Amino acid sequence: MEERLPTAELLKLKGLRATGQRIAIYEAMRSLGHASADEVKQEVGRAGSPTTTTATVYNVLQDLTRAGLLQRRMSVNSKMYYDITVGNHCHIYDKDSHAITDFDDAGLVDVVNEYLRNKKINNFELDYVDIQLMGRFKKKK
Amino acid sequence: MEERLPTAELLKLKGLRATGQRIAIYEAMRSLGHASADEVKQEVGRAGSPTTTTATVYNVLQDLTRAGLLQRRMSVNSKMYYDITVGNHCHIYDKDSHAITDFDDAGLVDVVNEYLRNKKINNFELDYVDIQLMGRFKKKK
DNA sequence: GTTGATGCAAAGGCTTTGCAACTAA
DNA sequence: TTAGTTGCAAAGCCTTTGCATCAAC
Repeated sequence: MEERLPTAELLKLKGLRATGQRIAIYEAMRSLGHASADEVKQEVGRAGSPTTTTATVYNVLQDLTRAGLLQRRMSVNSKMYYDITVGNHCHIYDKDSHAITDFDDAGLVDVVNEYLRNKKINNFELDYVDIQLMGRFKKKK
Repeated sequence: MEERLPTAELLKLKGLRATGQRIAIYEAMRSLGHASADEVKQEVGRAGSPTTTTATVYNVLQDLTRAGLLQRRMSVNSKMYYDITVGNHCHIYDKDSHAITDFDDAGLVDVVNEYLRNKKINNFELDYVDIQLMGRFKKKK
């Protein structure tokens, strides 16, 4: 198991001031895994954290992304989603509910990276591969 | 090589009325490969096709997508992109320019599908896998 | 005390909608 | 003819911006 740095420390380590809002938002993201700005705002509200306006949510999400603590992704429903960064993992997108679920399968990521290792793409510097499984969850009847 | 159905026929085959705008937009997409609504509108304009308003571009793009002639995707820059559907292919996203390029490598898609074939995801009906290579093109100096 | 962050409200960009006018079949 | 499309303008949603106030270091 790994020691978890207090959020405030983590932020300072990344060169960010440890404000109440940033801590609250980072912790909301930790518990949500991935979420839209709106979902983050709600979660922060539920947690009884310092008041946090919409603009701040967006600002902070952006700051955390720049610091490498979050990753930004777009959903097919025209909204931005943020992910807590926990190494490579894939996503499952449910076309019906638009929900995004993690698909933690290191194997898949490995297979893809292995495949790409030898493929040099004409002067393209590959950062990471984004893999999304599109489909729908079968309704249980 | 394959015979190409006239666009008007293709549309009717899909149950869509063959209007000038739809034909123009589909053909713009054929020449662009993938593009945002705005890019489509410009291309249609350049081609000297019937006047086509923004709303129509969006409507038609949506119709064509529902008919299976296009696929919709989101870009990290908060814009929707449409792809001509030409079977499975992947995309390369350039973080600097936000440009999306096709990455036609059947092998990669195969590798992924092969890997997933035996992985049953708890009552998830997989439609297709969206693979995007994120990174940047090296500036030539 | 400084420098940077937050709140608020307003602006902005992209997409959708409503309805009347039009047109493919 | 008539059901389906388009044009136009307005509304909508999500995100960003500007500036005064406030807080972290």
